[in-house]
Amino acid sequence: MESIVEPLYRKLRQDIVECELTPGRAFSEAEFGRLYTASRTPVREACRRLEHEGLIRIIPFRGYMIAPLSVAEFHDLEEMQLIFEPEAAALAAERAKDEELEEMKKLGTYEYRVGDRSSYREFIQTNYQLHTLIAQSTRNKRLYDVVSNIHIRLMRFFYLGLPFESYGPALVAEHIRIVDAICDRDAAEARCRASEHIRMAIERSASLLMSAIRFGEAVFDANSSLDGTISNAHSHTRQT
Amino acid sequence: MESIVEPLYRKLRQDIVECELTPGRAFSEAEFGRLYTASRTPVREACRRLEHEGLIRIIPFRGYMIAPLSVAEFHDLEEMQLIFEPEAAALAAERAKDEELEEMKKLGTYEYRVGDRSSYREFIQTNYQLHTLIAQSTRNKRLYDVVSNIHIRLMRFFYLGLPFESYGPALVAEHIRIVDAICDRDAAEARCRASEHIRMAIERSASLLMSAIRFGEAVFDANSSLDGTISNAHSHTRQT
DNA sequence: TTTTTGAAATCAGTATACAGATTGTTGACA
DNA sequence: TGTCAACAATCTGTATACTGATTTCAAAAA
Repeated sequence: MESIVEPLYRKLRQDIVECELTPGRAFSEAEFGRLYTASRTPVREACRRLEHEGLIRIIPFRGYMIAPLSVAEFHDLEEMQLIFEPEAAALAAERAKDEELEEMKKLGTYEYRVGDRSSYREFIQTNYQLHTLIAQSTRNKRLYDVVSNIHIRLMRFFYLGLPFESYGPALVAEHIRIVDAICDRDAAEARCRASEHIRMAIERSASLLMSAIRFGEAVFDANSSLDGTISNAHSHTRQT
Repeated sequence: MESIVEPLYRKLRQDIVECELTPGRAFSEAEFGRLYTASRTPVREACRRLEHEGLIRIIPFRGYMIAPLSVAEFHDLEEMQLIFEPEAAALAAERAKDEELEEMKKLGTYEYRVGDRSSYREFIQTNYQLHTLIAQSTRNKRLYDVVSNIHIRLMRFFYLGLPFESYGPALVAEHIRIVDAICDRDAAEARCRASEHIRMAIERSASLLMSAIRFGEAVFDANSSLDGTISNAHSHTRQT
């Protein structure tokens, strides 16, 4: 049933991904309990899940915070994409079901109106669906999980208004090339096109990144490094 | 502090990975509370984490079970390895710190005495440490997380006595070649050697898999497929 | 004025009580 | 004898009370 945790989790995740909840914002279990009308236990459970996915940070005995966005994380995620997505495309070319191919074609041709904010947001969703559908078509659940998580984290940057504003047509063209290769069952071509796509995306975002990343209290923090030590939470956004 | 959850989580994970807890075994929160002397809340939290890592399955309103081992999962995990381990090795060749290189050399040369059970178990741990150390050397935390999780899942198969018994020398030789390439800062060579290593491992395990996988109630289940539906839990191991 | 100390407040960690859901079993009826 | 329904048992989902850890702030002392 999961009548409380599951919807709460989804709502929280959505709010974080869409930057409705400011990256870096500090909060307590009780506070979210009030905000989302739930008791502490479900809030706690949902937050634990979100921490595991990298959307929330838990500071023991201190509280929680919406995971800040950092250049380091963005870089890591793009590097992950470069590793996984080309292989996913190649495997999808071999294993996708016909219905999945149909769905890909539909998603791949979605165009957004440059400058239209709501159309842009819809495009972010479509982009997510396309990439996860490709991952799903590999029939490898672990691969799907990884790709899905990477994209969910990436979407936060996109919702900040980050990278592919005004690159619409180029993006769509790249998507179509990937989908075409998959539909042709041409694994090598699919791998190549996907790799190209990610590389272009990285290049496009590189220049935009530095200027767009400063938002709210989100900082270029070194905290997402491997040792994962969390420094003093001085710079939390305080809410009245 | 996490004075209860953290140790409990570690102990549980260890027991599952080492197959101390039989794959497919059903249990309740209260039961584990008795077994590990903890109250339901920490047990619950630890189990949620383990579910996220794929070591436990939760059946809503019914209970928990130690995730069964399946050929499908094993295949997925090996496929994942084939995708990212070569890239991890290549990145490590470029980014590893000198201390990490030293540590790799140490881990890579660990030999186990064929036939000696405890030596074999130690080798499993060393193998895990080597592969995660390489991942850590990439400076990409997400990549590290994925590699670590994949190996933790794989280790359950190894602890069942699965694959590389009697392949000791070949394995060590492959490890050394990878480590050498990384120490030489030769990314292309490292990628190539790692790819070769995984491919060989897959080949070796293929023949052994079919006979060794039946253990306890662990079945060739299709439940780990993408839709993730859990069929009737008829075949649970019942404890008196 | 600065530093130290201690008390109060805050918040997560944990235990436990209660409610809702699901399953299994028993008994009656056809 | 077979089937269906009601009840009992079990277990998770949730709320809440309690505990202990950490921080903050103010007051007192140097």
